Amino acid sequence: MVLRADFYQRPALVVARELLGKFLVVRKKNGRVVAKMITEVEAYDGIRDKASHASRGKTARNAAMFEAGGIWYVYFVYGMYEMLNVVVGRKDYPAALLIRGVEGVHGPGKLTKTLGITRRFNGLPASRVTGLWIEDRGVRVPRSAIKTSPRIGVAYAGPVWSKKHYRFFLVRHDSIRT
DNA sequence: TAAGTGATCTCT
DNA sequence: GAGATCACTTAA
Repeated sequence: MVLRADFYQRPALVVARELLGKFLVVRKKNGRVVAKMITEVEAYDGIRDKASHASRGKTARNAAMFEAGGIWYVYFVYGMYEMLNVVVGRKDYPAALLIRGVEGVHGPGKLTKTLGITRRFNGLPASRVTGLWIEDRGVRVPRSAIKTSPRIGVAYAGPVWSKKHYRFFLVRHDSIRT
C-alpha cells in the first residue's frame, strides 16, 4: 500500500517512528522498481529546531520543507552528496525526515547514490507518478526494535538541539516479521 | 583524522 | 562578489 499524504501530515516525531519498516521504492530509468526497507531516519522539526535548515527561515533551498507533508526535500551537501528527506506536518510548519538508511545501505549519501536519487525529486510528491514513493508492505515493527540517539553531524546546533534524540533506527532486524 | 567538493548562505 | 560552512564518506 502506497503511503498517502495524510500519513505524512502529522507530527514529525510520530511519523519518524512509523517510517521504520516501511519501504522506500524507486522506479529506475530502465523501468525496474527497487524497494528497500527503511531502517534509519532523523527528524527536523520546526523553525525553532536549531539543527534544521529551516531554523533561519525560508530560502530557495529549503522551500519544500514549508509545504504540506508528502513531498520530497532533496538537497546537495559537501560538493558530493544528495540528501533525501520526506516533508512532514502541515503547510507552513517546516519539518522533514532525513532518510539515513535502508536495509543493506547505511548512510544518507550512499543511499541516494545507490538508488540514483537526485535533486530532481525536490518538491515533488512521494507517489508512483513521480517514480519515488514509500509503501507499507505489512512489516510489523515492535517498539523494542526501535532505538533512538542524538542526530548525526549537528554539533553546530548547540547543546540543546544537538542532543535531542531525534534519530530513530531499527535494531534486531530478525525480530521483525512481514 | 583529514581531505575532497561545490552549492548555499552571510556578510561586505 | 568573497569567504565560511556544511543533516557526508572514504581512505589512512
